[in-house]
Amino acid sequence: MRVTIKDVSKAAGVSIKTVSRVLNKEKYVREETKKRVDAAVAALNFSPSLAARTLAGRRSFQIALLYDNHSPHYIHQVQDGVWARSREEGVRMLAQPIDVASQTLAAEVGGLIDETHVDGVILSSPVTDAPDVLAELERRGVRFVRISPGTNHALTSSVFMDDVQAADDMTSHLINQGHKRIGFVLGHPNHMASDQRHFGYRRALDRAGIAYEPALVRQGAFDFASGREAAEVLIALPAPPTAIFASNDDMAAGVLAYAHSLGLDVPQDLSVAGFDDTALASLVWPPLTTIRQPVRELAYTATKLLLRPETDVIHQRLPHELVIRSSTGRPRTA
Amino acid sequence: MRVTIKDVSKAAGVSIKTVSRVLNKEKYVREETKKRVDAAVAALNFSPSLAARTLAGRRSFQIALLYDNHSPHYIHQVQDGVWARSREEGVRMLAQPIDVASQTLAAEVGGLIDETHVDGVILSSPVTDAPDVLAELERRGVRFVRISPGTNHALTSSVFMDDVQAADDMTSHLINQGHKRIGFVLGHPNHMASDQRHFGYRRALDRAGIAYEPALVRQGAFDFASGREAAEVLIALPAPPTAIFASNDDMAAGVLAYAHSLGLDVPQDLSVAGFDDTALASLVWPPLTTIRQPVRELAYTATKLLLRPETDVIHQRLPHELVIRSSTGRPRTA
DNA sequence: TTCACGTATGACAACGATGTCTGAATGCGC
DNA sequence: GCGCATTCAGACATCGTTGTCATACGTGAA
Repeated sequence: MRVTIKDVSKAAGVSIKTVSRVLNKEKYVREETKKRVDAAVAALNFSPSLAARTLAGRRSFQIALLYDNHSPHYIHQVQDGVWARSREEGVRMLAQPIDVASQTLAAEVGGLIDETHVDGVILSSPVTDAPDVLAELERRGVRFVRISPGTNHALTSSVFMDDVQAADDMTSHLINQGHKRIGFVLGHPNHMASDQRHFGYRRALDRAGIAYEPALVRQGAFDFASGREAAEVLIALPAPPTAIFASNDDMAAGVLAYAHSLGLDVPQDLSVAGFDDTALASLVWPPLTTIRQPVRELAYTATKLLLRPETDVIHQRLPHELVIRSSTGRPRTA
Repeated sequence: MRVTIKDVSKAAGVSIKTVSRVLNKEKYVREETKKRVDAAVAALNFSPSLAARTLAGRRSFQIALLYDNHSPHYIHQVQDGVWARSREEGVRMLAQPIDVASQTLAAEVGGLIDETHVDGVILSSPVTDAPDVLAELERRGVRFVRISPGTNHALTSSVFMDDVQAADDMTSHLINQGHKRIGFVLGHPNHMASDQRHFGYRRALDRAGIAYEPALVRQGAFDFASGREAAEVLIALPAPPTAIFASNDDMAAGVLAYAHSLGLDVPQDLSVAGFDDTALASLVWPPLTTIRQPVRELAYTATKLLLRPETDVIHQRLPHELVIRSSTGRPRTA
């Protein structure tokens, strides 16, 4: 039936323990013995049973990726990054969607860990900030790394980008183009990044000596519809903005759609900026000026941190990128 | 340390085998005994080790989902559907991206199966049509179900939608609006659905008595850029089409972008139709008339078929939906 | 020559469940 | 009141690896 370590040991003429040593790259195996074992493994097409390794050993060769529904595009990049590093490390990734609003959150995560014996966990936003999950993982002493956490938590490693600086960069870009009245669409209130982007917007205005005007700032919810609604209100102002900076691309697409429906020319009549550089950003017309989050790299790096042998806590910042496309330009009046 | 079945058996005052019986819903356990066991499980917060169950039993409580990079949105829906059904069945999903062009495809899939002992596999397009994968799965006697396969394969179950009929529906919709010159952008040549959609387009024209004109049909590759390029050529024709039907939404977005860049009004100067109803379809301006593929339902149904006890082969068709939005309308000339 | 030590290998128990088999209790018909 | 089928529970082996411990060999120092 199944090819087992025993078959390999027989074929190579050594004990199963020696095969195990080769498999796990342990010391104290003669080079020549190792070669014989490797040859037998290849000849028999042997893949060790994860279940048996997990049961007998201290490692499960599996990590879990916990996420709640962001955009498919975001999740996809996160999965891609985690998966790429996992593969390099010879570890399997268990992608696990969970609902951060669930009552039984801790129990679910605990169950997952008990069932699978995972070696570690990657938390992607907003699971990064679910206190129940963090507490459960700590209680069990499971290693984990957080991607773009909203809350501070010095005890575990994390990777992130600088949302404040990125929003500052974008706002400064608009100011440099000659915009003085810049509308801003806030992100979803539950999301920490929303505050940070808002703060970056204010900081850039301050530095440029432009007064912060609450009327130019509208609440949004990270979705298309809320962007469109915010645009309606902003454009209807007695002194409307010449540019609107939305906290993510979906909302920027909403702004764009509303502008088009009024027959406004983008960017001449209105500049529009987004955030995230999702696929959408290059698929709308005109393509969006936006901030590229290094999502895949964040995920890759997080996984690298999780699986390295050292256990010190690292907080690593990865660089973002201001992507200038044609949805922003000099205002007509300037 | 870890709570095991032994702890549960002690707490409930029965043998471990009896606990196992309750866990696996076997017959021959008195109701009262079952209750005691359930109570102990709950009290101790016990989750059985998947590794141990896999090793000892005939099932692994895991299935694999194999996919190659389609759009993130598509993958997301597939994962979502498979995951939902898996959860209901108490089974874990292993999402596994693979490269259908890889030389070592069969070995990779074989390794996955050996390592994880999966109970079954879900194949999503285009992995559905990788001969190496199909052969390897069959050689090992692993059950699998295919989602939207391109090739016929009567030996295993599959779920799919009717691409021919859907393209026919869309084309007929345009014809009914008064369009007589309808451009068509083909999908990627490697993809079976491309042919089927093309065929549906022709069938609808035939039925309406409109001659098929090769000049109105351009090759595409399912991406934004190819849609845009196709639009350039089609619109430059001496007698340009009044509507363009692209084989997927990404390409339709490309058509839309090019039309905008010429200052054309959509749908007055040009109607644009897509296929798939991805998130994109409602995020561009104007929102796209398109075909909604029941992707999530296909995935859910495939998983249901995979995990049911019967082993007969079923080929199940799920209904699509023509989603009419504002990117299509009566032609100006009509 | 002996001893200690680093290297290389193997025997055996253990991980935490399920499968198989055996045996006891229960209910039923006669 | 007895035998027999039915219903339940437990003992024990087993799955395929790794962890622990024992052992054998070769080498250099005392």
